[in-house]
Amino acid sequence: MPVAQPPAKQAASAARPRARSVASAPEGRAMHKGQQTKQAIVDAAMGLATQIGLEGLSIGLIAEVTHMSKSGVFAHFGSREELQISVVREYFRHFEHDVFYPAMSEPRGLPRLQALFSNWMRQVALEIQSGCVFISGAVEFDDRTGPVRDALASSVKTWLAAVYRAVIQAKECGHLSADADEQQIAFGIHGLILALHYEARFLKNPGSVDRANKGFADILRLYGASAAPPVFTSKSTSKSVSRS
Amino acid sequence: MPVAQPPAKQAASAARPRARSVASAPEGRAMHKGQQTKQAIVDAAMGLATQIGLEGLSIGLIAEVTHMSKSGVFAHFGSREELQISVVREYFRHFEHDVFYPAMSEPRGLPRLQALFSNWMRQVALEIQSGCVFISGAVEFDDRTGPVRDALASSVKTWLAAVYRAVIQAKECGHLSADADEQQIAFGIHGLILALHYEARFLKNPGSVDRANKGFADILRLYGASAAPPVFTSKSTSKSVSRS
DNA sequence: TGCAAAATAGCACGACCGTTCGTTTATTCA
DNA sequence: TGAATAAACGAACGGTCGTGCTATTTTGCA
Repeated sequence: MPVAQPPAKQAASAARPRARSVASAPEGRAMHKGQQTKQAIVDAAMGLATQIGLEGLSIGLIAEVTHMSKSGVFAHFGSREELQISVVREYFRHFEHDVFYPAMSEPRGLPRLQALFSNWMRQVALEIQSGCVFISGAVEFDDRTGPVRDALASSVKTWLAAVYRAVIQAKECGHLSADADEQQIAFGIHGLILALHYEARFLKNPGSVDRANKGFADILRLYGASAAPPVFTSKSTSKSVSRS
Repeated sequence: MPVAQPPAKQAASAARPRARSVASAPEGRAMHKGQQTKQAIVDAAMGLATQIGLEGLSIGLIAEVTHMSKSGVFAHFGSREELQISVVREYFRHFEHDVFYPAMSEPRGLPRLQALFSNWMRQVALEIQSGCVFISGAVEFDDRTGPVRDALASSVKTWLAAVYRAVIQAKECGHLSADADEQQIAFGIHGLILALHYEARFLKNPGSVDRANKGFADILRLYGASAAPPVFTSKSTSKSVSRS
């Protein structure tokens, strides 16, 4: 009977003592109850997945968190795999929103690349407490086949391709030296993020964030056009410049 | 009734049709039957763990692989956790044997550091098909507590400390520039390995090995003493020089 | 307001999990 | 060789898992 409540999603709904009959939520227009609940389930599942991994997700656990029955949760997806895929897609949407799009408002070239890295790092740094689905998922599904792995790999590849594109553009803009290997640079950046995640989250080494930043600066030092001094901003502050 | 047979360990034992009474194994002197079997179980479990992770290990699966009963396997460890810990320790021993010790016969400084990286990379490259327990384990246990996590973190830290020490020695030998940050270099190397594992094993990107190599060369280019040209050997070939 | 449709609950299933226990077989050593 | 011990088995337990089913409740619309 209850409207399943997402852990922290729609601001005021957390303490609501189980609204009867009319949900009286004016923002849910044209979104039927089922879709609301499904979204709430996916949100809750994503929160769990960042902590315990996609494989750690169980219908019973999600049902507990959302205050629903197992079968009620299950009915929205039809299978556990479909639920996992939904979580992957949702995670990707969040990732796009928090990491990719903000950087796109920076001008092509080094500023945009720096913003991508900076946002990515900020995301992973936040996830030191919670975990990153793209990283844990890669380990969980690296020698498996099936639709979940496909969804995960597709998301990751889309994101890495965006980074790669930003490197190419930076080179085209003359912000990186003409003989720089774009794939090499993207590989190096990826490694810095992974090392940050590993050393900060698993080993709890302090200073990992600084080292990741320093590593990025080193890459620019190696491959940057000598004319452009690598000014690094640890937060993407100004969105002044027009996107292209 | 059977002697549990490891998957590929003692060369000729694979096809043996269940030796009766006397095992007639002349090399097992002073190693009682139970210890032999336990070792065989750990070997099999380690092989499984590299593929499906420490959390993927189940007593039933191991029993199947070793042609034993669940309770027979269980009795050797007393708990699943103890079995996982045994696997971690065994993996560490193998890692030491294949990666660490061979590099120790190289002279201090850059040669040894290069050998460490080269052996490490070779190990991970081999594990592209099978997986690395230090990497998958880090993801599986990164927000958990308990003895398995402790054993894993301890092993990893021991290994990373060895790399760190090699960097320091390279600096002391004058093979790295005096103002090089040792922790930064170790962090960068770790990132290269992680990116290799991620991109080669999960994404199946070709060329990852070359990029990891190039990344290491870049680190030496940045932090190496300018006098020493970074000669990189993709295999640790010569063990000519005396260890120190 | 009433009624069809959608959403959720409840229950049961088969499978696998780690673990326990009593029994049986194999090994070791006097 | 025979007795003491170690090793392995087989069955079972309580638990959780994903997944079907059938009721029941809630929702949305005429």
